[in-house]
Amino acid sequence: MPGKASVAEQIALLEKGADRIEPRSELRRKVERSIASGAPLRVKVGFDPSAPDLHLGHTVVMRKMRHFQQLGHEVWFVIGDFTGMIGDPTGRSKTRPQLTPEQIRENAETYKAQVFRILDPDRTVVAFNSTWLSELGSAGLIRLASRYTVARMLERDDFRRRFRKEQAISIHEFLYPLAQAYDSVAMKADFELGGTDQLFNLLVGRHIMREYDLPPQAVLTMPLLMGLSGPDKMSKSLGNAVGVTDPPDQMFGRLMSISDDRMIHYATLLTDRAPGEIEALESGLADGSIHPKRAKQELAVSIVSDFHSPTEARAARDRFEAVFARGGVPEEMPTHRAESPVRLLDVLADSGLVRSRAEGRRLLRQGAVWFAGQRAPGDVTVPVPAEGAVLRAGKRRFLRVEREPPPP
RNA sequence: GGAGUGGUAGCGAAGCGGCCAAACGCAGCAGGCUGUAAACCUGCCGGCUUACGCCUUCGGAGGUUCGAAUCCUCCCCGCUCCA
Repeated sequence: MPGKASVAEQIALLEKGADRIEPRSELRRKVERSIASGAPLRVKVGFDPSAPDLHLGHTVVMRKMRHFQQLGHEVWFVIGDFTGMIGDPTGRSKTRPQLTPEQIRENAETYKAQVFRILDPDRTVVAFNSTWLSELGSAGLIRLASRYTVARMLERDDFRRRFRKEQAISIHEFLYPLAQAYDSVAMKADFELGGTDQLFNLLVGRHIMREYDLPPQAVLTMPLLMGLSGPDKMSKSLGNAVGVTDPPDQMFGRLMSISDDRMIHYATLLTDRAPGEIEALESGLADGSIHPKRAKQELAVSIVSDFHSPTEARAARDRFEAVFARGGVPEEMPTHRAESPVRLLDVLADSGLVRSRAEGRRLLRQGAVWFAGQRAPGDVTVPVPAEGAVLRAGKRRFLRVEREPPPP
């Protein structure tokens, strides 16, 4: 049952932050019809079960899903277990390993645990697309494939680029958008959401639904979230991501490392601040009336609060200030035992603080290692105080070294 | 099936018998400057070694050579054209 929000209110919330809505006119039409009939809109979002660790980039679309939920609509969280079994070789040379049903079930559970930090479980339908796609059979698949052309497939940007660059494109990759489109057919979706990079796939859904004599879904894309640094989107494999299950301290620290310029982007996509508030922040930063660090801390507290509690978020901020702004050390860090005169290189390597002894040497040579408050002049052997001491490598690697009692 | 062309470090991309652990760019790490910012400057960026140096890398397996990422043979894979 849709909420009591008016058409205008609904549209305002739904289009906030959206990159594209295609076609725009259908957003209004669908919302009006939903209010008139009392039937909630059925909103679909698909997720790939092969990488179960969600990061903030995924939450951008999830926040939009929640907006739909807040208005009383019905969100379908479609786990692509069937498409996942085919394996998606987007990377080029490496085909993704096929997932076993057990792995998929596990990943699905992991998903749910993470997803419901944002979504309302009572208004979310979790579905597996193997339910209808394995029913389809080869004949059905061929029928489905006959509804689309190679030329139109090659309109997709990454296909076209790879085709031009003479890189491999496997036939089954063409099946991907088609299978995803069939999801929309099977569940009679009114709306499909996704990141900007999904626009093509979502539009294939529209086309295929018409082919199956269904009213085509409208599509809504959200901008891709930029990573913590660099020009790329947030991605686990690029190491510029914040995981939704990251502990508060880590989440806070990583969020503070974004550049000032990127703050607006994050505030827009990762908070529910109204457009006016965002503009105020932007102009405040521009004319210097808002201190960028303070603004960034507020933003980080707000984001961390969504995944943990406001209390934990504020505690993370305070610890961050203590450690980095005031040069202290973290309250908690891994511990390593060592016999008293100890070679720093050995501690670095044995404790796993560095990946290899060569890296340890490099850090020592560059003056990046501190022991017991003293900068190490190089690869030296030092006594371990009876009460232990803190070893620091670089800015954020800390280790408590405790003295190992000498062997009897 | 035939004829070409290509497979180089996390990615992109040079090298095409010794000076190659392999240019350059990006990403990463560190130092400086700071607000743990960003930008910028500097250094590092396969492994082992205090160090001279040693060991393993250029799709895979063999071979030629004093010496191979570079030449030869076979195999695997991408791409192009022909069929």
